Amino acid sequence: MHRHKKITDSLKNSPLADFKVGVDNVIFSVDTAQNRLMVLLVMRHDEPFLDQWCLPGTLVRHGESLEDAAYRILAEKIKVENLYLEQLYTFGDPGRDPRESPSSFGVRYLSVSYFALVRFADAQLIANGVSGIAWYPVKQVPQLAFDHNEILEYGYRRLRNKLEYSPIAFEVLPEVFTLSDLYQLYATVLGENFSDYSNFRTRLLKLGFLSDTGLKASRGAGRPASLYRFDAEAFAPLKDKPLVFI
Amino acid sequence: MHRHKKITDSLKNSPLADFKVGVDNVIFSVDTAQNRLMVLLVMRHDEPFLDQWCLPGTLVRHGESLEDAAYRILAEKIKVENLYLEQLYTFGDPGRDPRESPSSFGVRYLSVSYFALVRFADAQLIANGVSGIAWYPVKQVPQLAFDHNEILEYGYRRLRNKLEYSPIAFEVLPEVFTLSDLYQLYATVLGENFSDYSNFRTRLLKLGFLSDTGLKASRGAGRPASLYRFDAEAFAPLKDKPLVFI
DNA sequence: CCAAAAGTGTTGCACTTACACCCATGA
DNA sequence: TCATGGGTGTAAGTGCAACACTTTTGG
Repeated sequence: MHRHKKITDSLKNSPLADFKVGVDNVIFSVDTAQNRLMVLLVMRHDEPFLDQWCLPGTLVRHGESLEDAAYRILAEKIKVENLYLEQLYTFGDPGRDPRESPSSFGVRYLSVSYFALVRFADAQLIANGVSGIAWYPVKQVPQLAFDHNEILEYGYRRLRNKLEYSPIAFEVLPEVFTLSDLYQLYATVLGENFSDYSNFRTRLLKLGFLSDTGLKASRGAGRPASLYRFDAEAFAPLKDKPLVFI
Repeated sequence: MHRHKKITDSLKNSPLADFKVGVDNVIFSVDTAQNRLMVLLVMRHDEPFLDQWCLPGTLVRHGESLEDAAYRILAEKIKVENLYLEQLYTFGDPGRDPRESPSSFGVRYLSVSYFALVRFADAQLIANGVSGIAWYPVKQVPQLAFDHNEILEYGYRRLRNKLEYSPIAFEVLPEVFTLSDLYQLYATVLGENFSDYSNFRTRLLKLGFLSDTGLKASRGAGRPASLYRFDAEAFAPLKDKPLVFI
């Protein structure tokens, strides 16, 4: 409290800040083939940070809600059917954008960040001409423009939490999936040692919202796996209850 | 935060929104005497919503960070030593503030909300002249201005989660406290049936970050209670680990 | 037949729950 | 000595980790 007192006094009669509000998306996807967690990056074509990678973002338009803006970015960059999206955090410290020239009454750049998880298989990147756009393995993300590395880190933390406590995995898996598919998804995001496969299995099945379709998936060698479907109705009563998948 | 050339060009008719950014605080406190969870409300003295209660808020000033603005509101309304504060959510849908006149190129009013928990005993309300300001029991909050009931509801949910998984209770308890004090705090926020007192006791003590000061608190009849202190060092290794107090 | 992938079972340990009971104080 | 609030103990049940084992497929 006390370190803020000084700031307060010096700002007593300072003018209100003028804002430009942008939305930046941390879009994750799981490359199930290679078991890697990916994040969508785009290349900048303007100053500042010309030719550096950054998170896909946009400025909010007149009459557009923040969430709509987030969906618009997504739709401009990828074509995807299944996704999960939620607001992440708002970054708005003065000086986070170099365009805020300190000399003038420069505008402030506020970033309301959103976090999304999309299905990798049917996410089509929209590469229109010059615009660089790519999935990057989260483990190998380069230096990003602005404070976007920080935003990404924040989103990564949120993703891991969400996965542990919410059924967002099912928004991004195919309609029917095997328990290994589900396990691989969790293992990829949370790290290899999050749980024994056998125990993960029994726990998930005991929860009772995975219904066996009776179908089998035969993929090369080995015993064919049962295909399950997420049963939203059976899950409903568990909503808000603390669920643990880990 | 950046503009993609193609999009910008193709949408000349959709102007960017112009923003005023405000910070609204959901400030909670626990009235330990009456076992009630309280929230701080202030009376509006301007249109719109003249003479209605609302959350304390302010517009962000030039050069001021969002968090600083949140601290400034707090400091203007109450004098308090111990508190916990974190960003809550950003509300920015068009139409959430009636001052956005639809006819003109009205500015948008964005609210970055913060959530705080302060120590009730030493929170001095600053009532300067006309300004209505009061603690309201969360269970009896009236109709608030703007979408502030929604923000409050959101903050209430966050408070309950935080309490279950983070040691924020200790930011708001006295330096030394009894286990009943702690239990009462939890019971007040989370509801009476969150845990048996005896089991709560043993769980908390087993976690190992409450150190017995050896002192006793004698409060009227009954056996005097041991006074404990939160041991931040002993807690450090548990940081990030999923803790359950409930 | 074997290797590979899916699926089942088992066992020990730790923790949770729901209580009953004991302890120290003021009146 | 009783009421009051603080504190301890315990037995049944539940959940989880670790690991061994069985089943079903392709080659």
